Amino acid sequence: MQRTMAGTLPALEPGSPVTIQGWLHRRRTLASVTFLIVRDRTGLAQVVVKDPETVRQTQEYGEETVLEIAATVVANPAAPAGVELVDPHITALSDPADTPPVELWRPTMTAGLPTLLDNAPVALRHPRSRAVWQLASASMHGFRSALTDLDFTEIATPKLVGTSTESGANVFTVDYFGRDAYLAQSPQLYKQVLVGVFERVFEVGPVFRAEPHDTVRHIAEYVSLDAELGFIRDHHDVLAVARAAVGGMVASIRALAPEAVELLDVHLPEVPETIPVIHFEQALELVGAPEGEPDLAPAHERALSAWAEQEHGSQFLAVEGYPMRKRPFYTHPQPGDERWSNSFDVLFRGLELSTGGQRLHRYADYRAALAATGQSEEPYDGYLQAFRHGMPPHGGFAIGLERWVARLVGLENVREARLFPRDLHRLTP
RNA sequence: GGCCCCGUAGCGCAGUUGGUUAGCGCGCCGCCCUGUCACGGCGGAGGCCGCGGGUUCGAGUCCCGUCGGGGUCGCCA
Repeated sequence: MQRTMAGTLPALEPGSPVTIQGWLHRRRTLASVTFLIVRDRTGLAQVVVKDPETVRQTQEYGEETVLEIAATVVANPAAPAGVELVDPHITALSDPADTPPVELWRPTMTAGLPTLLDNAPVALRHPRSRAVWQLASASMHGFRSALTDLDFTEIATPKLVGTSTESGANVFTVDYFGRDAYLAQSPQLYKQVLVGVFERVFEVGPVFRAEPHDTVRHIAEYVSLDAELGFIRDHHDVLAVARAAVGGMVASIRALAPEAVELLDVHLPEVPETIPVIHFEQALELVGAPEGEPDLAPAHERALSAWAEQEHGSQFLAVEGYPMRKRPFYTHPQPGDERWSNSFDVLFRGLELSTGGQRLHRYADYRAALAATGQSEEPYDGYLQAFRHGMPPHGGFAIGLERWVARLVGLENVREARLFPRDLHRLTP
């Protein structure tokens, strides 16, 4: 048996015998005909049932029952895709399915987000939900291929770590053979160390944040698209790579997920050759924030994005030079004015998409930086070893995958851009 | 974590100043309908009104607590 995919039916010669397999998406029973809409990974197919015995058989199958249908393709202008399947022979591949908790067959589901998340194993089957993650999948692929093309090496760093990396932010503690270990908040320290090995590295992997930030932008576990490279002049070299990565992500979405783009009515951004850059100090001025502000508020980020769109015709804007006191200890200062840093945030459609910058690379600078922030060197032993033995000027960036997808699709809540989000209150399913 | 709003049927919601049998739409079940495509028509089942206290003759409705949800701010990707 050769399985035919629903999405390929319109291209087939009328009269062709086919066998499709998929889920019963919707059943419409009329007086003399029953329509079965069958869903597989490529789309929907309409099956026309007229034989009374077969109609009776279909009464047994609730929506989401998995079926195999051998039938004949016919062209019919009245059919949704211009083609439909007739004279079906139907076999159930699953038991008759229970009624789904949400109405999957609707063009858009009417259930609220908590309901969708509570019922994720089934709710994710909806073509729109599925499409959102297909954008994420294509994005990860694009990130990997863009950086691989630039001669980066993909790495896999520990997610169970012995010391809580950067900042004192809350971390998840786990029992590790009787002692405390932590879930990695970032591959930051490892990816730097590995610049000493491979020069150019990237990682696609989960990071964990126990910060009790209960907002539409925060989840406790997300995919971080990380990159780090050596032999840079300053953070602008890093930004150029970030630009290439985002460009690759958009290109992969175009190539791999055009159906998802169309279904979700996604307007893919033009990634400019060079992302416009504004200094933090000017950014504050532009949005009318007080001079001493340590950071940009979400409202400021939205205003800056709008400004970049208008001024530079770009949906991307890099803000460079964030105050040193707000940045982690490994941040490289701005030469000539140490109040500011050689770091940047990339804003995309009003939201912080990526953070990056140049790092310190001299051992003496690290000792001074740790001392200045009152931290002991001991937990950073392995990390500091790399710097004692020679590290090039380097820097890197990270992109939050789910935030990227959420901005692309226009989702209000990042949770919608993750398959099984984890947050303050949600650990299942 | 602070502040604001909300928990009523599988899903989305209504429920006046507290008043006795808690409604609507969709879904589900049954019957009907000569091709639907968010099909249509008629009928039916389905509720500890989030949970625990309190006020009251009487609470879905008012008060307190608690759990959960949404928004927003701090913070962050």
